[in-house]
Amino acid sequence: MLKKTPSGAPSTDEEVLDRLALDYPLPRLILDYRGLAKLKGTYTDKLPRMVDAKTGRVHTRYLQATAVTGRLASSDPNLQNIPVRTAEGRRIRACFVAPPGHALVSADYSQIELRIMAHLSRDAGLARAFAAGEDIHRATAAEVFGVEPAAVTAEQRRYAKVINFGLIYGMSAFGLARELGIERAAAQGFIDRYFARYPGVARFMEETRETARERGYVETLFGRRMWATDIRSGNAARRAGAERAAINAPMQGSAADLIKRAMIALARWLDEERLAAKLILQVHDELVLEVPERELERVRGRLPELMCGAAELAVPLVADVGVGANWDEAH
DNA sequence: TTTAATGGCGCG
DNA sequence: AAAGCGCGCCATTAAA
Repeated sequence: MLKKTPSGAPSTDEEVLDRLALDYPLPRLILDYRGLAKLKGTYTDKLPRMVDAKTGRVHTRYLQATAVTGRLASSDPNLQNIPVRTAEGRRIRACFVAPPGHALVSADYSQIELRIMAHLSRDAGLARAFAAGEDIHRATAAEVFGVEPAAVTAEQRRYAKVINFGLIYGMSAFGLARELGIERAAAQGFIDRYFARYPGVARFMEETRETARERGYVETLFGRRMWATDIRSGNAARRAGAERAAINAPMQGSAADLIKRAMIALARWLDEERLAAKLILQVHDELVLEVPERELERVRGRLPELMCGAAELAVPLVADVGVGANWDEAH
């Protein structure tokens, strides 16, 4: 048995079956089946049944007071988890199409949570890398491995990417080791080197833990509070979980604030300019609009500017924009 | 038929 | 003792 579920039963999740697939043929078949069954059961079978008879469209609900970090949540159906990571999944995404005479325009923030971390921590090295427009995972790899950015290998960049994401989530050396398939001591070494190179980030992490412990809450960029329940729990595991949530909350929560400001700015602009383009989806760091052909160039130009102008941070904001006949093409 | 718990997995 | 944040929804199982 490689892993247990919270209730103590043997786990058969993807991580476990992936490892078993190295020694046996069956686990891979189960994983393939599960992947296809997920797509069929959640999307292919369900979404066509949810088309509204009046409009001929699928309409999601956006829950504004559900996620503790201030994100929106989408339900009935959830349109914030439409597949994108596999070729089969993207065929489902491609089913979201613009009407005749229109196109879909999608814009998403680049590395928004890491940029917010750079802003909140005021770390000089991280801010410099973003200001220079560097590939942030490559830049991190160069720092951690002590080589020139141009000399970073694909594996070193992959390691740095896992480290960068792990930081946002409060990952430990244990988790990093498991994710990278390396010894825990080696993982701890990478973390130590990261914090030595980005001392502002180390300070920010520690200050966030202290703030959560002393005040019982942490705040976003715009002062919205998120309560850190369990932060003083006598149960060490609960306390550690609360600390990870408190580390993540300012970044995820500030990103949520930013895109909401962008949505408000967008609504005002569309109104002022008398444009027929419509905002139809928000997916945490992405906005999707349905745009008449004649408005395409204006929207494509202005949308990323509005998103990047949602706040003045210590680092530049970047939004990538795409256009297409369907959501997969636009993404 | 509905509700709840569980394990799992789609997304950012 | 656990080990990576935030969601919603699926199938399965058991019980109301």
